[in-house]
Amino acid sequence: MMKTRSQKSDARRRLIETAERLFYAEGIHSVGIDRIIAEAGVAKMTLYNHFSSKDDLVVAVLHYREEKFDALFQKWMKQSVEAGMSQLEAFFSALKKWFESPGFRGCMFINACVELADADHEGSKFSSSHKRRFHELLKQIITQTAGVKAADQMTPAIALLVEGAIVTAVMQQSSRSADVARDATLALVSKSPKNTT
Amino acid sequence: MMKTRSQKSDARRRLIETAERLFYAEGIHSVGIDRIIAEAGVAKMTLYNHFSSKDDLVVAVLHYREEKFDALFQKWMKQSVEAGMSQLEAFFSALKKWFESPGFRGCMFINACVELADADHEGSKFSSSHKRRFHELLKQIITQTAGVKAADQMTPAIALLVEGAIVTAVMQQSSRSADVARDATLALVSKSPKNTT
DNA sequence: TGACACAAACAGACTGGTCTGTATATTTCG
DNA sequence: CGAAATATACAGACCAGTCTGTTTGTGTCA
Repeated sequence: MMKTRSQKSDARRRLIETAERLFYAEGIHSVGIDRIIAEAGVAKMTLYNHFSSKDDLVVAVLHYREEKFDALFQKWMKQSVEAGMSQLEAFFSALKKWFESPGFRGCMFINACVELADADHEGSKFSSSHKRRFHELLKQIITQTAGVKAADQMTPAIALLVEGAIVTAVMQQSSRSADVARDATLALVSKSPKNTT
Repeated sequence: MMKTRSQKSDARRRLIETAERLFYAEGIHSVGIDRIIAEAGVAKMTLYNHFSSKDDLVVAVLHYREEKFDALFQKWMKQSVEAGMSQLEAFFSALKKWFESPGFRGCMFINACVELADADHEGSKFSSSHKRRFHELLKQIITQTAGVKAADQMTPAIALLVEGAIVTAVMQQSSRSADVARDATLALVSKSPKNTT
């Protein structure tokens, strides 16, 4: 069964998971390498065998975060769809669940861009591309509710509502912004010239 | 007429202005005390005579930033109003001017909340209250275009559009989000049951 | 006007700690 | 053996904050 030392590096996985947890909760700059290796139970040289620098670890963490977040969000949406919601309603239901999840501290990719401060940093570039992918998912969901044409037209505005809801949830420590965004989105969609499938 | 050593501390003003510039451009954690005093041309003890700690300076910088930003935003809006725009159009015109201003790196108060990570930090609490004040200003502007009732009803959603536009301008390095937010706002307002004064 | 005292800012050394990253030598296990 | 992880020490830079002592400008009072 080969599992002794690890299949595909257990230490690397623990480093990324630990760093993701700490970076998200406390910020990238506030969390030092020593803290990460201590909580991951890994030697410092092991970290530097897997990652060339802290920046490199940051980028790996962001990749991992995207996978993890996408899976979680899809799971939440699926639950709401199975409870009878439309795709679009389910999206905002998942958003609200996210805002209310313990330790919620906003979008890690927005936070990374803010903290890294440098738009040329690999972490910033990946975060920027993540947002494009996230908005693409949103567009597909809107398409299912309002049709291709309306989705093309309305997705950018709805994306702003979603991003605004995330930031506002952090600033006001409240999940109400998810409801506000949902209601505004439904108002925009219902007003669309073509809201049939 | 008495200006020799300064009226009301020149050093303090220079410290706050320098710190504001550096914190906004590079982030709070990335900028050290030594850097600030060097660029402000001030002795370290002078800083600690005026501020009890770096955190204390951060809070003072945020207060200063609010005053400065409000004045600048009002100036931009006034220019657009004088060019014939409605208050609401002028708001989004000012937003776009802000996004396109050199060195734009998003909202300092959002950035502070993200960087400080601690919701109980004085800087986070002030940033949160700043957002409430900013949205109150927005509500007054909407009132002038759409009436009190519609403003009460729509301001939260429009505030999300605005916050989303700020974040998106940073992430995508583009000011287009200001136009998207303006168009969506006008769509929402025109759909309002009562859009007379 | 000239002497003096005071407050503010100055310069810079220093403490104790943290940071990222490296080097070395040892252990564990397939 | 050889690969991977370990523990530990270290380098060199930076961090916030303290302390000492000096300079400088200014208002007061004789």
